[in-house]
Order: sequence, then structure tokens, then C-alpha cells
Amino acid sequence: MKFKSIKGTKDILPGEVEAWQHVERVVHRVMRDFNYREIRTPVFETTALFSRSIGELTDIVNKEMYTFLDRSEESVTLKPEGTASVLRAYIQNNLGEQSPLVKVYYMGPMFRQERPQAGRLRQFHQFGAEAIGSQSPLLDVEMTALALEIYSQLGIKQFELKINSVGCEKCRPQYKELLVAELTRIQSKLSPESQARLKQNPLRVLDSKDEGDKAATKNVPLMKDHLCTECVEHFTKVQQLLNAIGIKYAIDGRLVRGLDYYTKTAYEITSTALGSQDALAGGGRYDLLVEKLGGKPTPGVGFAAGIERLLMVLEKSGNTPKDEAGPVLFFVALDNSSLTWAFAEATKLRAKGIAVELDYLGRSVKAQMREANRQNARYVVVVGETELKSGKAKLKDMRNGGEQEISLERIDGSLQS
RNA sequence: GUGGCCAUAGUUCAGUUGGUUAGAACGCCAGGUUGUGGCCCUGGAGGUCGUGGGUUCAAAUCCCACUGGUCACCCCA
Repeated sequence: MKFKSIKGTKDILPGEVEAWQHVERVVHRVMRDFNYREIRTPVFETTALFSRSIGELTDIVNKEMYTFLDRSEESVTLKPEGTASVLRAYIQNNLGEQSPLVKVYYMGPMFRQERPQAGRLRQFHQFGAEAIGSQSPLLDVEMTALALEIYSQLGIKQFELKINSVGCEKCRPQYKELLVAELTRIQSKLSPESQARLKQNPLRVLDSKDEGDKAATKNVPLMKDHLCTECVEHFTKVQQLLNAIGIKYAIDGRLVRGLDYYTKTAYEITSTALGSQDALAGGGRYDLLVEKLGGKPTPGVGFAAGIERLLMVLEKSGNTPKDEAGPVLFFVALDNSSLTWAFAEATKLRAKGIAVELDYLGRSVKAQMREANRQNARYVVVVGETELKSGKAKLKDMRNGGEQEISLERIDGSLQS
């Protein structure tokens, strides 16, 4: 027990991995139903890609990235989120030239060097989707519908969808000035943290958890009330569409996301089944980002969802799938030549797609039976000299203990799962 | 990065006001049928009590440091 996994990283062990596979299957299926295609990008990228897209002043870039110099002195970073890489790939491979709208999804590990706590790891996993090339509010809503459909198919019901509009390059700067002016006026009532935020990222003061801040900023102007006509229209349309497809939501004028690139729609799905880190998924529109990363001006929307947090909710609500899959057949061999025969036969059956297991430890019959039981094998066939000579054996059904004589020649025909 | 709590078998934990061979349950291994599991019974293996220092005749137990875990802040998935 000398080596240990790095702080904030976890092994996903047999017994746990089944739940992951279940989630992954549902994600792939729903993504396909919504016509999103999978994209896989490298786990690391040039550091500048993230600092430029996420924003120099964000916490993610400032203090949470796994950044290091490789052997050629290039600064590389383990990806802290998925959107930047996807857009880089979109631009680099000219995906926009092949079709005006690109709908892709991803699933994989992300890295952030934070202090771990409930629902937060240094290596965590997300799935997410991006729709690049359209400014239609249909897609803003499709993102939430997509995420909610995945949750619904997984049996998750404890969640809340919050939406907001963070404006665009036309209306946000004006609003920001207004907000800063107002916050400066009441600065003395703000917490030290918020006073710092006032300089760095004033919008963030709005979603402070500090009770004093909440009270002090109660009547501060909100972005959603100072949107330009284009943004108002978009936001209104998003709400209409959400209503039209029957998705429940709450407008949260204080919802601000931690990444700078969002424009117009921002949304977050939270769950009370989680601890203090209660965001299950989040996302929004990023109409300026592609251009900022060196592509043609191209609008886009996306979301990202945390798999560990999803699993936590699943666990709490008792929706974790049971892991009961065992081999269909377990050979119990009495001696060496029977073992060799069983091994050969197992190989043949496995090639036919039948899950077969046998004993590799030279154990007693009793121990082999115990092993078959522990592994949840459906059937057991005991082979010894007698069986090999006669070509017949007993097929034992481990569910009810019943035995039936079968021919060793065609075992597969006798198995029914 | 800051703070609270925690650290004893593979796992979950117990361990009396410091007192000599550190326990339980589950799990694991073996036996209880000359070739048959689940339940039950019997036995067995398995712990430098996180690490290092200190106090003491004596430390798993008290003190300090470190490491690790966990929860919270910050922020976010």
C-alpha cells in the first residue's frame, strides 16, 4: 500500500463502474435521439486556449488549472471544461464549412486543482453538448431539454432549472457600469469578498451566499431588466419555448456563471440531493467565443453536466442499477484433464457470446461451487472422468438448484438465460 | 489557499478514568458430504493502532508536528 491515487482523484472500481456504464449508455442514447454526434478531444491543450476562452480573471484560470511545462517548454493544461476544446476542434477542422450547424457532444474527464469536498474532485467527469452555428433560441431550449431528458431517463426527479440572461456585448457593458456605480454606493455594507469581487467581476457580487450581501444587494439593478431589445426578445422566446414543451423553470436574475464567455442565456440545474456543491449541470450561449478563439463569428450554445454529482443523486434516490450480471455458466472441474477440457469448452462457448467462468485456483468442488454462487452464475456444469467418458453431465440451475442431464456436445443448446 | 472534524484487521466500527496477549461484525480461507453453492456450525489467516517526536514506570488512549481523508468557505460540474 505504498502508492496512493493523487488527492482528489478516485478509482472507479468493479461494482461502481456498472452505474457509470448505465449513465453513459443513457447519455449516448439520448444524444443520438437529439441528433448530437460524439466528439473526442485530447485531455490537454495549450494553456492559452483556456485562459482566452474561460477568461483571465476567472477562478478556473486563476487558481484551478493543472498547468505545466512539457519537455519543449510549452505550457499545457489539463482541460478544466469541455467547450474550449470542442470549439478549438471545430475551428481547426473547419467543421463549420461542412455544415452550417454542428451539433456535438462529449463525455470525459476534466481537471481542476481545487480542494476536494463533497461533489468536487480534482479529476471529475462531465458530459456536455454544443450546438454551433445558430442563434436560434430553439437551441438554447434544446440544451435544457436534452439534459432534462437524460435525467428523466435515469429516474432523477429532484432538480430545479434556473435560467437568466446575461446580455450581450451591446447591453452588458452599460449595465455593468450601472451595477458598479450602485455597488460602489453601498460598498461599505458588502462583505470583504464581495468588495474584492466588485473590482474583479462585479456580476459575481449578485450571487454571493453571504447573508449580508444578499440583504445589501436586494434592490440592486439586475441584468435581465436592462437587456437590449435583441436580448429581451431572445430571452422571451426562450421562456415561451420552455413553456411550449412543458419544462418547468425559474428565472433567477442573479444567476451568473463562472466562465466569462456566456452571452444571453445562462442556465443551471441544481439538486437538493447534493451537498453544498449543488450544481448538476450548467451552460449557456456563447455567441462571441468562436470568433474570440480565431474562428469566423459564429454563435453557439452548450451545457455541461457532472457525472459524479449525477451519480450522487442517483444513489440518494435509490436509482443506482444493481450489479447482478454474472456468468451464464460456471464449469466445476474435478481433476486436471477435466479442467483442460472445461477450459477448451469455455473458450468455444465464449466465442459464441456466452459468458463462461471456471476455477483457476485448483480449489475443491465445494469451493468452486461457492465461487460459482458468489459470482452469481446462472448454471453450473460439473465435469469429471465420468462425464468426459459418457459425454453427459448434469446442468445445475443455481436459481432453484434443479439439475438436468445434458450432452457435453451441445451445452449451448441447453442454456437458457 | 483558509477553517472544523476524523485516522484501530480487506470493510464498517468497538476499545472503559493511560495498565500488560488490541476485539466484534461482515468479508476471505479451510472443514462439517468419497464429486455440489446459498442458510447454519466449527476452526483459521489477517493489525509496526496513519507517520514522527514528546509526557509517563506504562500510550491505540494525553500533548505537538507532519501526512492523509472528510466536510465547509471560495468557486463550480
